[in-house]
Amino acid sequence: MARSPIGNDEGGLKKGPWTPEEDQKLIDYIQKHGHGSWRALPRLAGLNRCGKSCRLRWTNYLRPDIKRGKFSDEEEQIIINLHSVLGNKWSAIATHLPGRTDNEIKNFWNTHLKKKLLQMGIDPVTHIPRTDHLDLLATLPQLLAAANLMSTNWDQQLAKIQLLNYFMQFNNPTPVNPPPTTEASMNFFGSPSLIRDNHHHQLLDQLHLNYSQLEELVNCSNPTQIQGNSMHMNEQVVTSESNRIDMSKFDGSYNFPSSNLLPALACASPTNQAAAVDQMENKINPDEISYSYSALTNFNACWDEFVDDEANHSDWRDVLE
DNA sequence: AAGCAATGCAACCGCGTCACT
DNA sequence: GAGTGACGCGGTTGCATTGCT
Repeated sequence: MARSPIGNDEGGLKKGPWTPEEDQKLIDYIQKHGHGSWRALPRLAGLNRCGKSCRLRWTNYLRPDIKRGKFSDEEEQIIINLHSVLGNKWSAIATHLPGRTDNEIKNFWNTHLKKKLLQMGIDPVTHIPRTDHLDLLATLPQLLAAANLMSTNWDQQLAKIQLLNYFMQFNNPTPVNPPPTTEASMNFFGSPSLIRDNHHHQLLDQLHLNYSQLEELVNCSNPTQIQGNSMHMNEQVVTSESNRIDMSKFDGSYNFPSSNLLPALACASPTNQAAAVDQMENKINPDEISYSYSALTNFNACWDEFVDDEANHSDWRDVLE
C-alpha cells in the first residue's frame, strides 16, 4: 500500500517507499543521537533521503509510541468533537490522541468519518445537519435504518438524534442552504415548538405520528434536559445575535458531552478557527474530556418507547422494517 | 477468472511560520 | 526590517488492496 519507487530526484536523493534497511538505519541513528537537525540527519545516518522524508517517516511510522490498528469508538468521538471546534487542524487534534499521528487522523477522517457524517445527513465541514435535501419522507427510512442498525452505540445516538432533527426541520423549516452557523442546531436544541399547520399535520399524518408523542420525544432529546451542563459551552459561546461561535466567551470549563449531542454545534469557519485553536490549546485539559454514555439513558428510554408505540402502526412499522 | 472501480493509506509537495543573523 | 534556512502542517498524489460485476 505504498508508493512504488519513483526514482531519484534531481538531487540524487531517493524517493518513494522506505525499505526495511532504511527504516533500521533511521531508527538506529535516532535512538543513539536523537534526530537533531533533520536536514543533517540523512547524511549522518547514511541515508540517501532528504531530511523532510526522514522526519515524515519517523513521526508517522517509526516512532516507538505510535499506536497502530483500528480507531476505537472513543477515539472516533474525540476526533469528531475536536474537528467540530478546530476544523482541519490535524496536528492539534492529534495532541489529544496519544499514539495517533496527524496524518493517520487525517486519513481516517477523509476515508471514514467524513462519509459517516454525510450518510447521517451531517455536513462534515460545518457539523450541522444538511438542509439542502429536505425530502424528509424519502430520507426517513434511511435514517431509521441507520438509527437501528449502526454498528456502535455512538453511531446509533447520532442517527437517532439526526432523525429527530429532521422531524424538527419538518416542523421548523429553515431556509435552504443556511449559512454555516449553528443556527440549525440551535433550532433543534433550543426550545422547540411544533408548528401545527395543515401541511405539517398532513405529513405527520402519513406516518401516523401525533404531535404529543413527537413533542415528548423531541423534548426528551433536548440536551438541556438530558444533562444539566451539557449545553454549557454552547450557551456560552453561541452569541444570540449571530448564532455564531464566540470562543472568547468559552471559559474552558466545558466537558465534551460527546455522546449526547450532534457532534458539531460549532462553526469551523476560518474566522473562528484561530480563536478556537487558541482556546483549545490553552484551556482545555485533555484529562477533562469525558465521554459518558450514561446521559443518554433518558433519551434512549424515550426512544424505545417511541419506537415501540409507533411500530404498532402499520405504515410506521413498514418504515422501521 | 478477469476486468474495472472504489477504497485505504504511505509518502510527497507546497506553503506558512518561526528562529536566527 | 529584510533575508535565509529549517521545520511543521494541511492538501494531494499514486499505488496496493479489496470489492463488485
